[in-house]
Amino acid sequence: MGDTGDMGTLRGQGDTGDTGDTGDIESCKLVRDRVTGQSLGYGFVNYVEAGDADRAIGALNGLKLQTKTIKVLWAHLGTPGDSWGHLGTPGTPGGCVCAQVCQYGRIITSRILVDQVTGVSRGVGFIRFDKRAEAEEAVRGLHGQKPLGAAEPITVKFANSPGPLSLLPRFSPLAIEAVPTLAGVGLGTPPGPGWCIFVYNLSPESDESVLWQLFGPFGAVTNVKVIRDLATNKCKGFGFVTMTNYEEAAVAIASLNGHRLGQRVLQVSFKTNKQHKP
DNA sequence: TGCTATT
Repeated sequence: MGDTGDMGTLRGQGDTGDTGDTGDIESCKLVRDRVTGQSLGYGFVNYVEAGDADRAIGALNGLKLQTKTIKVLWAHLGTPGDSWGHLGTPGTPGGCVCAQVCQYGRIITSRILVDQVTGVSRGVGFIRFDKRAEAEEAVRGLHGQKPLGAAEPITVKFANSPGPLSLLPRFSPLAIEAVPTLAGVGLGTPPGPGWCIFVYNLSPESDESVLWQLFGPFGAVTNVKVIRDLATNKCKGFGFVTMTNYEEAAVAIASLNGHRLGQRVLQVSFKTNKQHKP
């Protein structure tokens, strides 16, 4: 364990466990606007060991995340009115901003439903747009499309009329629903512990952190790897990401494929076995 | 148009 290594982005779900390699995290919390649910651009991470928190500050303060530079410091040292850097893109973390969905309008929140017991994605997600017209456009544009690797087209429609527990009366909720059998049939069980995703067109300077940043918001990421040239140690232009849940992987692929990163346009798909090609 | 030589 020599250098800093890579960090996943702060997860907004208050989940415990290892979201990075700077030490054991007891809890973390993303602070959101009470009304809109949108990230206010800062959050808190509780480490089990104070020394780990110290190391995290040293490793992460000033870190560039995509277009932002984050500030990391002891909570009690933060001054009110201090200008915080924004954590990631508006709407993340805690929900994914999907390039493919994004083009239809401003996304307020998004989430993927997960079985509480098994942790397996239920194949259903919700995206809330700022304007109803944007949601309508998204339904028109995305319904019936088949994400890469999916056996069946996805269903995209307005969410069912809210039940008694509805928290979202003000906006235009949009449901993206995968066919229930998606994970179980056709593609079968993952080839190994998770789904391996191939990412092409990374810049030579890319490192693992960019992959964590890109894929982390979509769900459980267990591994990322940037393939480098042994001689130059520069990225060869591609890498791999392993995600636990099929639907989250499929949404990540559908969203990030064609995503512009700097001057490049990413190509993202499930990994294929490159062996026998016609 | 590219799919993993570090566990």
